[in-house]
Amino acid sequence: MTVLVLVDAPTKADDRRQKLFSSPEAKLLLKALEREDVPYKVASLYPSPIQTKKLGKKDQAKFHDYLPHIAKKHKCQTVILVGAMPFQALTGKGGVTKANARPIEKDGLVYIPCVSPYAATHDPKVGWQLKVVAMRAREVNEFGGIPFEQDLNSIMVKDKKTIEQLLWALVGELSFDIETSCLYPWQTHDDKGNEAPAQIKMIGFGTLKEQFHILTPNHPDCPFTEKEYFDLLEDIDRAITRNQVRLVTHNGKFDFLWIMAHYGFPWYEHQHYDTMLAHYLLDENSRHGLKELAQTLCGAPDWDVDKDTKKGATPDLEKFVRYHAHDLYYTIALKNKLVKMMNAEPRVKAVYDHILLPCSSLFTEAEYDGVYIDVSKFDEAENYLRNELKQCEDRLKQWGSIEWGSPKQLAKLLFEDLGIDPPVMTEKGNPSTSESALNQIDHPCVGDLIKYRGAKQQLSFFIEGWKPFLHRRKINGEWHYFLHPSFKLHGTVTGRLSCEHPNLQQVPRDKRIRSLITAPPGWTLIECDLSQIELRIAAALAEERNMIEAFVRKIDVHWLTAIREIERGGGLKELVIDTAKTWKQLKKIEYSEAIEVLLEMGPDAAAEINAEWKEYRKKAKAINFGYLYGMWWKKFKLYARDNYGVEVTDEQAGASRTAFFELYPDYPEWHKRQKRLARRDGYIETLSGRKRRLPDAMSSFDSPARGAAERQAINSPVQSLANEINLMAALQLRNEYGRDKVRLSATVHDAILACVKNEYVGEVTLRLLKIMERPELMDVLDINLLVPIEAEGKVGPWGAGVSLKKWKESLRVQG
DNA sequence: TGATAGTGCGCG
DNA sequence: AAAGCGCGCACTATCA
Repeated sequence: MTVLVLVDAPTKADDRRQKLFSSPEAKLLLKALEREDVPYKVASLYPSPIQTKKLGKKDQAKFHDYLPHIAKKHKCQTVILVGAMPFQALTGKGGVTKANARPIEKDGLVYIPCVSPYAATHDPKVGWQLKVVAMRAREVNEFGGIPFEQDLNSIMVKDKKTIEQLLWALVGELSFDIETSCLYPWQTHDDKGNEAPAQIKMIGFGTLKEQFHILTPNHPDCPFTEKEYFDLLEDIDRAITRNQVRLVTHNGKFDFLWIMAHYGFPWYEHQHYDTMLAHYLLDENSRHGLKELAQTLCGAPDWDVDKDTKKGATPDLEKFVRYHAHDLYYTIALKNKLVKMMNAEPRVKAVYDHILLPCSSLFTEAEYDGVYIDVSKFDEAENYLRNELKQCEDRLKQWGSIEWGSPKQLAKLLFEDLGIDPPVMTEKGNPSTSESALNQIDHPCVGDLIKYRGAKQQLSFFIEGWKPFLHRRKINGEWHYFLHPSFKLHGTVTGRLSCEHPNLQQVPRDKRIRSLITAPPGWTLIECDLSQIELRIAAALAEERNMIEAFVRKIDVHWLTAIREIERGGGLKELVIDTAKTWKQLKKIEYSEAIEVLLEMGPDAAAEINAEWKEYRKKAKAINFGYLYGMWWKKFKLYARDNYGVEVTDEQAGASRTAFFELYPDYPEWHKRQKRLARRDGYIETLSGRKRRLPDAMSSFDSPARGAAERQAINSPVQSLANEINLMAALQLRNEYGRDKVRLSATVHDAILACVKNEYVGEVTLRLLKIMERPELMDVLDINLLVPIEAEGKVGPWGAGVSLKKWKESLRVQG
């Protein structure tokens, strides 16, 4: 049957119909269809050019009704909607790029949205998108509708017989999947402020042979009363527990979290396999969606449907169930495939078995518990920031009345109206108004500007930004507030976790904001972090003798770098000698001797004598990380200028880099080794066995892309392992203490935040520090480091906690 | 008008 | 030819 290619309504100014037939780009879709052997006809959405590029509401409605008529006239059942306008006519919405090649069924016709081929002039990706459209058109045309899996055996659980059938089937290995009204289990309103409660619409279990669907009372077609439904859930829960059912999921943390939040069943304890996490370890560079993976790895059809159907919000129940059945079926099919793939990589499998899969359950629990927000301080902080913002605005008024948050308006005011020379340009050549640029401007407004921005950003990030996620819960008759950030275990290419809604890992160190996060009544928040873990790991991997020695001798390496850097230039004579003299209570001391004294006393003692030392250590920290991971001296120059207002000459900057590698002479060899391995294999391995695939490193010629891959080959094994040690410790903490004593709140790359029942704070903190210094899983994964690992603990609200010792003292004082 | 890309900044 | 790595979020500019 012929497929109809329906082109944009042409405009008077820009006759796309003309272009579709004339320009080579516009012919791309037609060529793709020819290559797929799809017979087609071309038609225009509207016979004569219209006045505007945008469709008004009236036009939209007209075209919408017109669509089936065109199809009928041309005797076509499949219609390719080319460009934004026909898509908008059908759906009433924009977003054709996202909908590209995803068929939509309506009035017995199948519409295939397609991006405008004309876009190929400036976007090479479009060529591929058009090809996918052509392939989809062929499939739809051959199938006579949207293709779906033929092998499915959907069973709707609705009566005594089907309930029996389901309960009998709950043995062995089953896929598990739910459909929900939204993504956040504690949502009450949507982003437009309309009431939109979080609801589970359907839950399901499946195998390759049969797929069971249970509509919840939130769905209009649910065959059960509330009571019947919850009785059924109890029966299912008993069967899962009694039969030790092994649940297979795709991103099961999502489903299990909802089940926990809405029903309270800890089904996450039965998680047996997760296809998303498995695929993440097998290919961290690509995407991990179930549909995409099933299509590429199992040859599945594209069974995606529109959002409303997915949410169970359309009357087309059959479509909803079929969608769910595909999810259940292909979760198992995909698992079978991934198991085979992973068996070929036993070390990767060990990371999956021992870290990633257990973390899925661990973080389901952590997200369920959430982090506790001190709401009284929340209001206090909000008032403070609003006041601060107003004061800055009042003071800024004298320089002009503009939107101070707009970089464009600000740039105009500063560099045109006030005639200041722009010190920094953005990449596009506009005068920059970034903080480092402002710092270089000598004008009385900069202080207020920076303050204004800071307050405004904190307000919108942490006050306004958090509000939609605040979850209110009554405990002992009083309201308490929690955030439930979502941790993506597959969020980064290195194995770190990412965090969103909101992102807890970017909360500023500012006490006012950070200490909003604490523990609920009866519990205390603790934070334990791995001190200087990345440097320790880098030193161990590179077998860097000087850095290892520093760690063994418990010298702060940032401090070591700082002092050696100062010594090299023979600078800061007065400060060095003064500080050493005060510390040793001497009348006189030589410079070289004073340097050794400083090394010995450490940064904290030095800072007590002169606060300037803090800055020098901070600077050295940036140097350590920068040079370690391949920073070039030019960047160091910029860094010194922007952060310390120090103009360093090229020679000085170059010398600083040379000095770093003289201080730590074993790093260059390690850099070379990592590059060599990445180039030879196309990937590098972390000590745990995790792989970081870097195809760009295999390039035979030197290019920026290869350079980037090589630097990742140096950084990844370090960053990966640091995070893995942290996760291993978090897992062990969970294994050693029950939920009645300890609850994980969050991890922040090299730190663990947990709530501890008050009576156990001392014991648990000490134990956690011990665990972090040597998690048992390191032995299981056969990881040995040449450097000692050290951990540090703080007790109390986040960012405002005190050492365990001080905390115990304060308890004694209080009695 | 609304989705996408770029910038800037918070964190490790 | 260009040279720290890894994120998420708010805001603006840009394009169709």
